[in-house]
Amino acid sequence: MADFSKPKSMVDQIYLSISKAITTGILEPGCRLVEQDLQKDFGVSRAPIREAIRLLEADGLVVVDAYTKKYVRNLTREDLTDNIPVLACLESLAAKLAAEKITPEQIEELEAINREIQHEFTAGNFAQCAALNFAFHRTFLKVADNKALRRAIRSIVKSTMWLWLTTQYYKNNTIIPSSIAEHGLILDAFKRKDTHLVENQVKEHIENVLDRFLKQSKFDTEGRYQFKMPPGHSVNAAPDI
Amino acid sequence: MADFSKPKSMVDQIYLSISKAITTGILEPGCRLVEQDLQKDFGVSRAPIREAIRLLEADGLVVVDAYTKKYVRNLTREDLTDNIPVLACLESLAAKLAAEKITPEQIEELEAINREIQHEFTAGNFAQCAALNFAFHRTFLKVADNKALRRAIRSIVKSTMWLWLTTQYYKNNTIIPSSIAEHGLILDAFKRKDTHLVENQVKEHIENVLDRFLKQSKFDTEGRYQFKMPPGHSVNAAPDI
DNA sequence: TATATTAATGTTGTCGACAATATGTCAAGA
DNA sequence: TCTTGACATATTGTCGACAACATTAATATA
Repeated sequence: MADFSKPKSMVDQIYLSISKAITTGILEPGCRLVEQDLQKDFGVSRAPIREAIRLLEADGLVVVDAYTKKYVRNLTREDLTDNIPVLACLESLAAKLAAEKITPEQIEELEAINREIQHEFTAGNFAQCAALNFAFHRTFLKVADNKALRRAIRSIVKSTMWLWLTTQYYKNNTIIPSSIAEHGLILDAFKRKDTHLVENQVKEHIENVLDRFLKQSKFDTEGRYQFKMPPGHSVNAAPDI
Repeated sequence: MADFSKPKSMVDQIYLSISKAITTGILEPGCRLVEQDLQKDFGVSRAPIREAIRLLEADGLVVVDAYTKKYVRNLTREDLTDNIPVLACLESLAAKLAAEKITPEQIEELEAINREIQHEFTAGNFAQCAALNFAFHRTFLKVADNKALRRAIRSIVKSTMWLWLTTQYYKNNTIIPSSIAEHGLILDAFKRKDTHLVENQVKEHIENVLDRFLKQSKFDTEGRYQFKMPPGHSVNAAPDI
């Protein structure tokens, strides 16, 4: 059957566009979002722009100051440390649920992804590594097959992980090799069908990844993340909020 | 210092009103939300109404069909079963974090709430019991002091617990006494400073509460929850939300 | 009577305009 | 030079209107 999926609504398109611009670092944290400017960019009136911004606000990607001006949210160290145990807890639940029903084929799928990460890393293609990393976690989240869990995890990933994404991919660091090794441990536990071990390995993996990220990241005296624009992106000076 | 908190914006007020109407059962699941009607109810134009509905949509309280009509979401059995392990996982994380830093005064606060639940139950005031139940959990969530965790739990409670609330408070069932007893076990574990035990007691408590709820609830053949309007509420009216 | 066609209605998506408020500029006076 | 106030500008909040589309009712035709 052909795919007759509806064309996305204006609001959805705007939402996705801005969302992507933020999560890829094109729009810097602290950058203002002015409805009139966006209106021109998208060639529509302000109504759909405003609705899209409301959704971004609900996602935590956009914040509003006391005078109702809108800015791209800038994460603080506290935001990240708060999220560590929550994401670790949810991902390990996903792993536990997945472990109870994962098939050999699905384990092979995970292994293939992990090999691909290794491959892209040696090729120096770090952006691709980050993407595949997400794919790895999405895969066993899919096996877990729990909508509420997916929603909860996506919410956290969406509101915080983009930072990790925008910085990791232009730094040749040690995060990726460590991740690959830890994925290997997780896969071993899956193969042994040791649910408890899977749970713990995933929990530790998430904690490690975020801890490593925190250690190599710069925050200012107020705890705000010091954003560095990836090469190849224009910088539009942004007021600090 | 006086409280100069700004008056809430129109959108916030509308959002809160409709939100409350849904979570308390004044607006039934499956009920349509028509912008023109809401416009009249609130005496404003459609723009702020639409923005508020977008937020409700992001919360999962409102769904949109293929023809972009809006309805109050109706939960299915699957929604609830999916949410059980997630909420149990998050609440037990909250309990764990709280156990590490809770003070005797805060434990006393929790005990006071639990005694109050008992008191309201014997007085037959079940609605109040439900509210105090939420207060109990909110209290140690506050002690845990983790914004990300609060956000995640609130999201789940908001999108699903309203149902639990609306039904529990007009039924004289066994849920409340069991909850009170389990709260007692949790309090004992807090007093012993046994973090691990606290974690497990809370996890079991949440699982039990939701399981008991599922058992006494009616679902149609499609798995949709069979809504029953609490007494004292008119069915279609609603506007005073 | 059943079905196809057309008209009327209901509802959402989008637009442009105006009002309200905050911010920035600049000249006059101390 | 520094403050003060008036004015211009920037930005958001809200409104009413229209277009687009789906739904229902009414009508005509077999």
